[in-house]
Amino acid sequence: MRPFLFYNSWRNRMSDLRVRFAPSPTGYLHIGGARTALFNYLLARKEGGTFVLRIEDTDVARSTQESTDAILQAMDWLGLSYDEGPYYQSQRSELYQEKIDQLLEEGKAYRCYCTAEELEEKRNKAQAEGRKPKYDGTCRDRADQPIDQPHVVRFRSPDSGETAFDDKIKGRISFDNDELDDLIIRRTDGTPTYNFVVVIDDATMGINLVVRGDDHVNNTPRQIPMYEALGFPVPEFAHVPMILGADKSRLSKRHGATSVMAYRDLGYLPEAMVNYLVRLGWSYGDEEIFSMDELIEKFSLDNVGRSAGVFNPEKLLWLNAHYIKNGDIDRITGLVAGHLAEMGVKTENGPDMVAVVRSLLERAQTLVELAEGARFYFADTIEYEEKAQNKFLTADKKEPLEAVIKHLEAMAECTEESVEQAFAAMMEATGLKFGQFGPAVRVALTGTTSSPSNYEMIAILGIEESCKRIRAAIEVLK
RNA sequence: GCGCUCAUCGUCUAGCCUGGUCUAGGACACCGGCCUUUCACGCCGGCGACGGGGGUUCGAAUCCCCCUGGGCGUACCA
Repeated sequence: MRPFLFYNSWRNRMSDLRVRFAPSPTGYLHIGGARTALFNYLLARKEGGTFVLRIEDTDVARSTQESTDAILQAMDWLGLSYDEGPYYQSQRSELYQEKIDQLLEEGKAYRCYCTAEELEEKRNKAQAEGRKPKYDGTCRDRADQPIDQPHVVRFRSPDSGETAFDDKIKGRISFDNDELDDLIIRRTDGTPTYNFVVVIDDATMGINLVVRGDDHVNNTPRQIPMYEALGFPVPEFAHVPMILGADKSRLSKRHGATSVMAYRDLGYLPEAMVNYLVRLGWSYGDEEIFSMDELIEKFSLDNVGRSAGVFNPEKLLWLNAHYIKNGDIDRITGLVAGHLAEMGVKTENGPDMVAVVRSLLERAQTLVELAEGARFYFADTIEYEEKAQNKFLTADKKEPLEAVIKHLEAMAECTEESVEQAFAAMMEATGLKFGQFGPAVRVALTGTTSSPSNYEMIAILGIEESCKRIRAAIEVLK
């Protein structure tokens, strides 16, 4: 008993792990961001830590409230709840200003009066001459630092030695400090820049493990000296590899939908997206299917790969089909009803929606396909596909179809079994083979040649509606 | 260009740290078969990879070096 209790208390212990997801609200939540958010979320939940959400809106020109809302909505859809936030950097400028002043006073930062144009020119020249395009330090040791002249504030980076850190995914990474630039931390307009605020925020929010995209490894050695200059403890880092498109270039719109919410509209289930995203870069032996609870239990940075991965829509689709087939039928039905409504299909006088969806489940990969496949159940009149009609609704089907009607109307109840029996009785009485009328019934009922089984459809549609459709088909035989 | 980094089937990956059990395992996709009232589902089978070259070693996918290729960064963007 005792070990068990110990286990439980260990499982539920609160940990001091504090992680964060810090998107910039300049667009929707994309696939890559979602995976980063997911990894952070899983780590926090697994360890009983805290997941902080912070909106990085220091770029006033590009940040919008709509983007923030879209990101929040996407996280909610994926089931990624956070414990603190969202914090907005735009509301913390006082703090940043204070810290910049502190660095200025301590001589760890300085004012730089070079104009953007001058810098651009120097950069181009250096590059053209094969030198490093880094800031040349013109204002680094300037004696007078007039406050009333337009200027930026630069952080004085160490110019010798090396900066290294042990990445939790990639291992030890080190940089020579002479590669580091004196980063601008405050623009001419007085606003602080990303590399500075991210340090202030992560430090003051107590973040002790930074899990972020691979594209930030180069920022890390520039940020570490700032933590040190400010007297903050340096957090641990884990850089998650990028997600690439099929051509191995960075994933972008031309590779298809990159917005998480676009997949919802396309008929994907959030659990499929979560499952797909987590397996892109992380693995757990040969297992492929993971519920969120299993992920919280099993996820670990130890099993995250170091190399970039290609986004594979086909596998996502497969997972989606899996979750459609195995999901809660009432929930799936509700979701399909939503898509049907969006498509303008009136369902109130139609057959039982749950039965309809159940009949379609295993032949659909998305909710949208499910809704499209369900359409015929609710149609007032069936529109026949030309090829189907020409092939199966031929004049010789008149008697067989009439015989089907006769036997269906003789049924006492309308279940799959009774319909099957009615068909059997009809074949017995007429000597017809299924192939001589089955496909015609299918076309009469649906207008197409691919659908759930006739028995099932008739059971769902009911005797009256089924016979009505078959009669309508008899009218157009030729 | 420079810096950082990565490298197993077409794709996601297991294996690599602690060399032999790897004639390299799983999954998606693809191909074939079975099942079958169509379409699917499902089941069975197949195709398919250690980027190249040097080492180290009795033995290397596994360790070391070089090359090549990819990704990221190199902003008064984040």
